[in-house]
Amino acid sequence: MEGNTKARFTLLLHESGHKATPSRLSLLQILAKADHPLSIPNILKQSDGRLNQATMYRALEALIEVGIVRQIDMQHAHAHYELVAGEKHHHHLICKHCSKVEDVESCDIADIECTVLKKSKSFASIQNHSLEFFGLCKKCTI
Amino acid sequence: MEGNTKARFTLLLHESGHKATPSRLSLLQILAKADHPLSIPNILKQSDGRLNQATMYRALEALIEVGIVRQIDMQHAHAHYELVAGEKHHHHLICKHCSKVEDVESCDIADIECTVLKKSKSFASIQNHSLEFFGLCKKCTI
DNA sequence: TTCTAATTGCGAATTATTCGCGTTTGTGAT
DNA sequence: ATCACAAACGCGAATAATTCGCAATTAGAA
Repeated sequence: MEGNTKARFTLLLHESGHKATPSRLSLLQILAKADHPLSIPNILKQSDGRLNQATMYRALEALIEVGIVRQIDMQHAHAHYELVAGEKHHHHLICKHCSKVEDVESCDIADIECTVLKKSKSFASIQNHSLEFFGLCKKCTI
Repeated sequence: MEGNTKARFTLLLHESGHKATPSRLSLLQILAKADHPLSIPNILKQSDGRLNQATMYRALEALIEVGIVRQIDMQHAHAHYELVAGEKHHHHLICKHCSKVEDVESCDIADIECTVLKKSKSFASIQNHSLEFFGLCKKCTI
């Protein structure tokens, strides 16, 4: 958290070699405000048409590339995105019925990642991983 | 493997309360033959037009529902699917550059899953999880 | 063999994602 | 300040992925 200010995001963008454009700053602020991963249509809706579709796809691609944002698979027909910068590394519990999302901060995959790489015969490096748990939240359980 | 015969798939389908139709059997055989998760366009292509698009989406939905197939997110613009039945539980190492896939059989998430559920305040059950590692294979590393 | 609910195939509608291209703009260098 | 230029944008349209309605078919139980 610690101040998701425009200035902080501007710095992040510059550090990663990207321009701090209004579109990107708005995108980052929308992601920062959300408490769960957002889809692109959802992001566009939240911007009241101020953000352009093509620009969003391109902005997200760039931000993912440098690790400011990451893509989350909720097993829907489209991807979701969330802010990485400034957030504690975490995974998700996702309700199959209502799509409720709860963050999971406990498990530490870092050393597993290391083991996995050592055992692999054809991979040279691992940059990141995805781990989500799918189940039913209490409200959706009969 | 132990014989991915039509008979075995028929039994699987019946046990889960579904009809063993030609479309579903073909789909399962295509998935069984593949050594990595397939996308729907890819599945359709492999069938030489014998499989219908809408039918595939519906078949996969049904098979996922009962756990015969699962959806894998390779962080592309579309989902991938792989056979669960008869395969050892595993995860994937996916090359960001060439999409090469290597199976990861080591890590055991089962107990982590249990811990995660206990710590959760709003979830009642976990049915499954996804875990993939993204990196670069040796060929794509300079 | 007959019946029926489940499944299919088609065609079209939606929705998601990508692309080309001319214009604008953030930013480092002047 | 302001200049120059690559980076980024916006538009509109193409492509790709997914879903839908409905009439026809069919697997499997009776």
